[in-house]
Amino acid sequence: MALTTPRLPRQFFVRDPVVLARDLLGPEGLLAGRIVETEAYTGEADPASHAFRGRTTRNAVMFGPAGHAYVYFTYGMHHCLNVTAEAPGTAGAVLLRALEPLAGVEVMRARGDHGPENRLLSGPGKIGRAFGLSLDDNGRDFTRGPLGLAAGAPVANREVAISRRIGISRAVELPYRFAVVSSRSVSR
DNA sequence: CCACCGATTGCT
DNA sequence: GCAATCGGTGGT
Repeated sequence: MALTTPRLPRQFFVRDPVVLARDLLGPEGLLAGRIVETEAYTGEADPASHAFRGRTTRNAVMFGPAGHAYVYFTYGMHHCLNVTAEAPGTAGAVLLRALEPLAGVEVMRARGDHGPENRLLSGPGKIGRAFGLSLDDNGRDFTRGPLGLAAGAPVANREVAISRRIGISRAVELPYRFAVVSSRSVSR
């Protein structure tokens, strides 16, 4: 699979379908998944965003150029992945919430999830575990491996459900969650 | 320095 | 419904 330049900026990957891939450059090989659920987070106008109170050590990548990985560590155990989506100086990112596995299923299972295949990547924390993400991945350029984005198969607008974001306590009314309705890999 | 807490998950 | 688990953040 060829890893290509992400289309920028400020896209929501469920609508402009994209595949996330990680090339481990070793015996483990390629891990990949089709993006089926995302959420948008912006900056000072979005109280639910990590960037709401301005630039800090943790969220600095959100203020950088588009097409980079913003990885954050939460609940003492989960690494979640965003794709930055704004020009430098403006905070904005797309949280990847669920993927359908496309490659590397056995490696993902070996990292501890023994559920059904279509549930291996059905949540932001599960993506982090299955892909082996860590804070070392924070700031990575998706156009310069090992993390990459590639064009996926088209999805009709009627197949995309728009709803409220999950797991937040502020700005809950904003319709910034995007999910492929027919996918069995969307989070719960 | 310290107390609080979270863009989650899985088990009861 | 709730515990696990810990680094970032903000207030003292």
